[in-house]
Amino acid sequence: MGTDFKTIPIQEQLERIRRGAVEIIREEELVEKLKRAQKTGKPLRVKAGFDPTAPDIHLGHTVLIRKMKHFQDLGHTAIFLIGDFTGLIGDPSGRSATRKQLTPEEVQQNAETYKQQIFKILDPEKTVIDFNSRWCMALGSDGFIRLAAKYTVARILEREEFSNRMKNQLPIAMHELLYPIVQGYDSVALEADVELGGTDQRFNLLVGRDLQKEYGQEQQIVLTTPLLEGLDGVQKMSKSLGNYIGINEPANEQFGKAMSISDDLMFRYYELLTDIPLDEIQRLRTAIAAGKRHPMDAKADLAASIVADYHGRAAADAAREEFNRVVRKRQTPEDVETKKISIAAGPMRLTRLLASLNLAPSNAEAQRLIESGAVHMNDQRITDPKAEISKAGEYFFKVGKRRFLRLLVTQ
RNA sequence: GGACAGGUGGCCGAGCGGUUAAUGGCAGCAGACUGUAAAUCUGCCGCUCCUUGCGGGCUACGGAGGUUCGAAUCCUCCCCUGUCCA
Repeated sequence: MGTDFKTIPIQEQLERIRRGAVEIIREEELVEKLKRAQKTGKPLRVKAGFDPTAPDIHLGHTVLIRKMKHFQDLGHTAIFLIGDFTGLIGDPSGRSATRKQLTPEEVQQNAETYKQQIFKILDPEKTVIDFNSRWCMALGSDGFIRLAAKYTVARILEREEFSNRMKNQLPIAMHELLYPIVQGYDSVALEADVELGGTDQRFNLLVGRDLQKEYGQEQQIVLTTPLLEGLDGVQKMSKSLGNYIGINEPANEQFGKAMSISDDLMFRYYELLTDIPLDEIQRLRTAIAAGKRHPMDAKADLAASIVADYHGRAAADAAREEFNRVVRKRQTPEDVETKKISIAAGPMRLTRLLASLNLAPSNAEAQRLIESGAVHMNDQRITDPKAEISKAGEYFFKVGKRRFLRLLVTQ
């Protein structure tokens, strides 16, 4: 006897599904689908599409993947769709122009990377992975035109991204107009019951509903999830903005980055990146406001929870200790990389050395770092930009707050 | 095909013959402080060389030429984007 959709009351399923969702279109239909599933024992087909070019999953993506997981935990079928065909177009958001086409090998490789990452959240046994090239390639150019005939230009141009670009006199390439239709067709091909996507995908997801109707299918439920704000707390988390925490990053890195978010953002992360009940989060918020709970501790709990999701509890605890040691107490980290270098050719400028050791991106930057007092050698602050290493021995470098290196210098 | 408006550093956006490596904002880095890599304040923020000097060289304002002692700024051609017309 499972604890799945066949036995869990509809109301409870709905509550779990609702958490963190921005919008459910339409909820009444979802209830109907859930009821039917319960009656027939047939799980709902829940689909979400992913870009094949960016297999580096970060916490922003996990908001959606966690939602898939919620469905999966209820016993429904999670379909992880890799948009290798739509990837040829590239979602027309932002300024991204044409994308480079991926070879089938690259797509396959990216898919493997995806699997390795999403299965940290999803159950591999219960997850269906599919590629939309499977049905899109089969469509053929004639089929493609027939598909395009099912939608009108006016409706496509309703999409905010397009109307904005029109207004701002920015280019819109023809193939970009096709993107929503192709993506929408995925829902037809998969006979999806539910499609998940970020709020930025709302339009595309709705096109899926429309097309399903065109093809005489029952329409899918559209559930949008919020776009998680990045570490800066303002812009959405994205790799290109560099304000992200990747799920493949080392535990210490994830912990530190999580600690760098603002106090306000912490609650948002609590809501979207943990399964802690909402009322409990509310209590936490109250306690902090009242000064009964220290914000830093609450943030550290959050950071630990995130790290534990991807590295396990023990690693999370270790990361917390490491953070306390390095950042709070300004002590040396547990493991410091060691490099060797020879000065047989004569004394070496510190600036040049820092740059060549990747402690600074360039000689000029190394000099700036020294001048701003960011460089410590053997616990001594170096302020002379002309400083040189002329003696063999072991040196310990600290650049800024978190770059450390042990250097063995030989003659 | 024609007319017009644009293309500036990671991004946005000034400058429209010379003190302009290029105002300002964002992002980034560092320092101080702290409760953390929060917040706040301050500084830095193309590369490179050395004799570290308000030093030298190189690269940079869509591309290629040209005018000029000197151009991101003027001219010519080309490429790209948009608007209107056909």
